[in-house]
Amino acid sequence: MAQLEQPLGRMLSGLAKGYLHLLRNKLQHLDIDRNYLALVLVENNEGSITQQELAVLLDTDKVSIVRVIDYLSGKGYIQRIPNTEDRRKHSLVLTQKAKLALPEIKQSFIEINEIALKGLNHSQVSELEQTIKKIKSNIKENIKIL
Amino acid sequence: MAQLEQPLGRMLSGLAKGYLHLLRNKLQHLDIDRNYLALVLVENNEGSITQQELAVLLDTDKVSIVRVIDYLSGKGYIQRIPNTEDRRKHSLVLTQKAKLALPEIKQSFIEINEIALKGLNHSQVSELEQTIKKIKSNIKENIKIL
DNA sequence: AATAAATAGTTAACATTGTAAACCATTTGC
DNA sequence: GCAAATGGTTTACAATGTTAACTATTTATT
Repeated sequence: MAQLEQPLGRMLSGLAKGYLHLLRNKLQHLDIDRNYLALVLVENNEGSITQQELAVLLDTDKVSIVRVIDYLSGKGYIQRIPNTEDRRKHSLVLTQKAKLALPEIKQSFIEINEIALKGLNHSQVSELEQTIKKIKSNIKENIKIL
Repeated sequence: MAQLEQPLGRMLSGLAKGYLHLLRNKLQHLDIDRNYLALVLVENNEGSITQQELAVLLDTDKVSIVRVIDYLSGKGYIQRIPNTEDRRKHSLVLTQKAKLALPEIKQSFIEINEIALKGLNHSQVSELEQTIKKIKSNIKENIKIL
């Protein structure tokens, strides 16, 4: 088994931190500085997504989602609409403001990826993706075991 | 430029989170649940490292280090020794308790790496390492520019 | 139909983490 | 000798993760 020079966890969290830093910077003219991905996910499921479903997509819990939606609706990007079929649920819908901002948000995702992956060829990127998937499943497997 | 299926930042932070989860779990019988790497770094520079130097190694700031050392010394793993040459500085030294725990901590680092990288061959791991380095430098470069 | 159990969402509490500003003591540069 | 820089500490605040308790509603059970 090969050894890494630096602790893997630290390398990864450092990368993730830098990535978010760039993203925030690119979108700093918006009046939100987080939860961009939540907006994209709501868009992908417009009208039919609930907070619970969003929690699953974001791999978090419903309590955190309440904060996310409080933030995004406080900023005027999302509205909670009572679901008539199941009155426990809220359907999340984008405001006009969010719809206007979303193309740029998605474009920024693409651009940050391009920046981060600059100088890597196609096979290196797909290799990276495969490796990350493998590591993720290795970790998940082990967390399950304990 | 190749596209990733999922946002890179989220993939990376998810991995880092899982990694730390495993590490904590493996070392849960210790009475500390974080800052393991700080201990290892102090050991590597035993007697000669200051808080400021540790901050650089951990890529953080001196305020955070105060908290780290407060925690580790509160748990009896580290002592602050006034530096006689420069009386602003504190030299960080490991207690006996830390010295006894460190072999296991370092071994856990290795084991978690093995778990995370299981099923990957040597060239895949070194490829991953190269790719991560490249991404890190790409991001750093861009943060500098802004 | 009545009741128990599960689900969706909210609220509150608490610890951790990141960040910035102000401050003290000491050392360095001019 | 004095200004500026450095090492460390304290305080404050916002963001995040986690847990427990709670309301309202729906589903399952008897």
